[in-house]
Amino acid sequence: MFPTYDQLNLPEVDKQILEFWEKHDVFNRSIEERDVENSFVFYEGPPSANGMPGIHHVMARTIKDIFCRYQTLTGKRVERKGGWDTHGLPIELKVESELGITKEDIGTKISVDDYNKACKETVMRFKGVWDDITKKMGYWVDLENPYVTYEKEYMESVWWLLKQIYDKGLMYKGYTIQPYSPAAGTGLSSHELNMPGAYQDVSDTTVVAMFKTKKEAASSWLFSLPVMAPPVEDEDGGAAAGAMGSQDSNEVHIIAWTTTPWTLPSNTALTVGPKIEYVKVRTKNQYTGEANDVVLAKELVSKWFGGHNQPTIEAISEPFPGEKLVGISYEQLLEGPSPTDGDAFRVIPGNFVTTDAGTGIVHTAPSFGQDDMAVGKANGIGSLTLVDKQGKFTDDAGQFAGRYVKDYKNDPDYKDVNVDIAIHLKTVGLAFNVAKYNHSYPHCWRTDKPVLYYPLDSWFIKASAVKERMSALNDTINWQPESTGTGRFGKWLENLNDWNLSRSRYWGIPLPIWRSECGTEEVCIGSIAELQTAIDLANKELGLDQSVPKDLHRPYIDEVVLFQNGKKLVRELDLIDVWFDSGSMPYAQWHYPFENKDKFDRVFPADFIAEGVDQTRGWFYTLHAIGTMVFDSVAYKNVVSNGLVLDKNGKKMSKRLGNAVDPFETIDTYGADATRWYMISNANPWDNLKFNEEGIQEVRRVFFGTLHNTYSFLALYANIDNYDPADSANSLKWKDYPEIDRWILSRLNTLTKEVTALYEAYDATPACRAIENFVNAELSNWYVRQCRRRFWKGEMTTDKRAAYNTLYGCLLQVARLMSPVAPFYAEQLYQNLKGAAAGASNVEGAMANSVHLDILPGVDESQIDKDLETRMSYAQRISSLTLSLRKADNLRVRQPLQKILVPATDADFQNHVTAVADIIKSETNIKEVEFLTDGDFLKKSLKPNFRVLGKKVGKRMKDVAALIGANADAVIKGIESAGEATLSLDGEDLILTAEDVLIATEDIPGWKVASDGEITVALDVTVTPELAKEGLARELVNRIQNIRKDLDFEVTDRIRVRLQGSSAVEEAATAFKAYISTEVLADSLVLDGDVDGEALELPGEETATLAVSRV
RNA sequence: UCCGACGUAGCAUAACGGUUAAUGCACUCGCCUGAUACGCGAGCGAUUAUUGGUUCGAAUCCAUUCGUCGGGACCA
Repeated sequence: MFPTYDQLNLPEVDKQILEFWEKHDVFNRSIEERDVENSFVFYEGPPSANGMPGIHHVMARTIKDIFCRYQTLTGKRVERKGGWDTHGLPIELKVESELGITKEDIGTKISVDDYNKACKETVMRFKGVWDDITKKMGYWVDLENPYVTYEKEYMESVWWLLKQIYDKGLMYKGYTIQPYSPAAGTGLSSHELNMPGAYQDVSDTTVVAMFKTKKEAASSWLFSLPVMAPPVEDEDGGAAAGAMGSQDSNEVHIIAWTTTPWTLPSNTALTVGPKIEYVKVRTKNQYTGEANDVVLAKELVSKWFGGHNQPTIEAISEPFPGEKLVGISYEQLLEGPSPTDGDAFRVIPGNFVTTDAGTGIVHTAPSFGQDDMAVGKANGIGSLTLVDKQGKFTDDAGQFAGRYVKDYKNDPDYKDVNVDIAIHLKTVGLAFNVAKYNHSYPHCWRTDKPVLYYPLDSWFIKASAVKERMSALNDTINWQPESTGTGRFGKWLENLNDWNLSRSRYWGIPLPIWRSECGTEEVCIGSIAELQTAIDLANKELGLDQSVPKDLHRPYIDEVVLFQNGKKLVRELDLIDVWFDSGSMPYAQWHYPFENKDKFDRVFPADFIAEGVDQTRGWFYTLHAIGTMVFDSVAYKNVVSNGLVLDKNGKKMSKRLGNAVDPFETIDTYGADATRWYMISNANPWDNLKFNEEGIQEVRRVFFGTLHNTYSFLALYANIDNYDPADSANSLKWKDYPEIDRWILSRLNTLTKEVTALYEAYDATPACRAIENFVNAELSNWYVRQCRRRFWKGEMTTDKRAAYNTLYGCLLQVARLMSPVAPFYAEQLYQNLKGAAAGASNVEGAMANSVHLDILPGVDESQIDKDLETRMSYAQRISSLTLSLRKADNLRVRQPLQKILVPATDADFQNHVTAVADIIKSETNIKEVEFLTDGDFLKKSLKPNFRVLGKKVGKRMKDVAALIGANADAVIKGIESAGEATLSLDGEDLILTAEDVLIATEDIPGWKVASDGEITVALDVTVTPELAKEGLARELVNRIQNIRKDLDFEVTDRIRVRLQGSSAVEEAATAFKAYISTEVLADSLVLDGDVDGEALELPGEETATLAVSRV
């Protein structure tokens, strides 16, 4: 028996199938039953379980699931180890907020040990919820044995990888400028800086400081550079040059703007744009009134001079390029030390300089800016770091020593040192301008104090040294979409910077590097065994009693002291960037190389990975970088990066806006399959998805509803007929299948071919759409509709068996094809179909079948018949045209009509249509299809085929089109009689063949016609009395069927009918008694002058009263 | 500010540089139903975001501006 259902309930299907999968261990079997040697390798990017899963996770995981299930369906073994990302900043922050502590408290109010314990507990807090959504959405991944990045084995593999990189000379320790929060005592990641609210509008004291140039060989030209009075606009609006009044400068000051005056004591250079034009301006200092010659960018002169409360220009020089200033030395602005690590106090070039703000000259303090650092280094400039990590000036900072550069302590008596610096500069005549300035500046999101950029020691991976290799390997990766690989990822690789690996934090994998205090001795540990050996040596040399800590996290590992070449080594306190953790998963998930060495060859690299596009510079990169550096290999061969899931208005989902979609609610309401199908079929995964519940409803109704009804149709009649797909009586020869069966089977095989190719290409969206189209338009709406009668008429004939076999086979294959995307419903459908076969009547046996254990049968090319597909499309189009003609004349379909006329311009077309004429006749309720072959009788139209002809004639296309239009009749005649026509264009012969033009019949004189492209149909609208009678008979059938339905009769019930009606009705009933009786399963149909039944109105003002009863 | 993606009817999506920009949903009218929460026919609805260019021909290629989103940089 085929199970039947009242209505489709997808959430209920989910429940039943989940239970089934669990009971029969289907997931494991789908892996274990496949050959190890035939593996498809998938890597699961580890989510962090410290937050709730969102609908976007359902999206990302659906993509992963689809291709893994598809590969399983083709017979591959697809192991899917789950994983958890457990380290990192978000976890630290969560712990800190829950414990009510800050980073500063770690080690004082709370021990590092306890802190890490809290992190470990927090990180898996939502594991249960994650496991739940994973299960409910039907994502198959091994949750029993996941890799966890905080586990010792995982950490050991990470150490090993790092050591490989270290041994290749790809690691170094360096100094970089990083965002740093003195108030919190920690460096900040860019992630923290980008948190909402991090950038705040503040009003800062800004200073334009004057740097006094030294008069020497390099600068003498500047002192003697002539200035002249500024142009004065004359009455005509033109400019008149002022009189020459130049005299050499006594002093020249280069002026530079800063919003952070506290960096001025640490100034070591001034940066100019080499191509930017600068001028020397003679003016008076507005604070001291002294004569003053200053240098700034020409474009910015008007910004600082001539306005309200601004100095006036007394004279100005011709512009000169910035590169002339390069090399000029100046006096240190504020007294203090000179740098020991390079030159200082001279003008250097930098391409980052703009004339958007300030003076076009950048005050450069390499310790406090990334650009400053870079440009300083490039020009041999040293640095001064006159601010300590608490955010106060060091003892070297002269009169400002000991003062906080910002109010980090919430000191009620805090006096802004920036203001004092400004006042001081005014006093000594080195301030050109002091003003308040509103701008947005990053703040530490937790302490709400301004961040400062500070030089911090870091460990780097020299990724830039292998960027060519990374690019080359990247070229072999199949990116979906391609543009992410070549563009976002590829371009980024080309301009790759070194990877800043270290993080000054507590909860993460410690850097396995130990160093002597002087930095001359250094060791990188690559395994626990190595650590053991090193510890043994240190114990011996230093007389200690250390052992390898049970937990490799801080603080235990920090206590380990090593020994090398007579020196004591202590661990570098930093942790490894958590991105390195996740990039290590191909190896660390198997504890490679300490275990699973054999297995590793089989599971590296991955055939397929998928994540959100935001992982491009995250996981996609770290996998690629480690794979390249350690194994000189890609880590993955195919990668799908999906876009964002937005709300239905295209806004980002966020808890704050309340527009976040709860994945549990969605799946509970609509079922996992409708949700998955919607997300994949609606838009390509890499385009952003505007998530709209109405879309899911549509999918549920239109696709799943139709499919379910198609199945129910089969089930209804198959159960009546006891159809058994496994019965040998049903095994038929190909010749037993009629045209329509062959057609749908041809389409089915074509579909299989298309869908398979699309899945192979990691392109699921068109695959879904193709399946949808097949189910809706072809299987349900055409095949089943055409074949209804075959299922319910009479007893089991060969034709009926063929219909059952065909529909059954289509549904079974659809179940397989859709199973990667809609694993639940596909499973139910498959089991219902398989379970109905004899021999599967034992329920356990039937249920043990699973579509996910099946192997997709290959395409049967012999069943693909393109010619047949063409024929059927003619049938559909002609039917559609005929129905449209009926509509125009208000001739309802139940009214039979005599014939349609179809002009046939060639024999091929006529043969094609003849083959499907029966289908057209039954679909449109007409009796004959007649062909018109008399060419002269038809009116034809001619259009050039632009695509073909355009290639041939190129730019003369327009003329050719006009020419063809003017000679339409001749061309048609020529092509129809001789196969070609010759036109003359500019004295040249132009030969047109049949493919160069499109000929269509447009009209049949004297008939009402409709046309669609090259097909034209005319309908004979004459209703003869005989036809009218038949029409009435069909009306009666329709009414009686409705009554049967209203009375809830079974479709097999026999009935008796008594009828009373107008004379036309009674005549029709008499004439078509046999027909009516067969149609409605009536044992008797009698005319009765006194019927007590339902009174009905029929078309043409006819009436009838009907009484129907069961036999 | 830089880099990238995207912008087609009320909504969601199509359209190897080629004829009148297609399909589904929604809406209106009609029809069909012995499977259907289906379907069929007709209608409604688009300056293909903008401006310019290349081309015989542009939704498609190039450039521009605007908008949405993402990634990065910077705020001296």
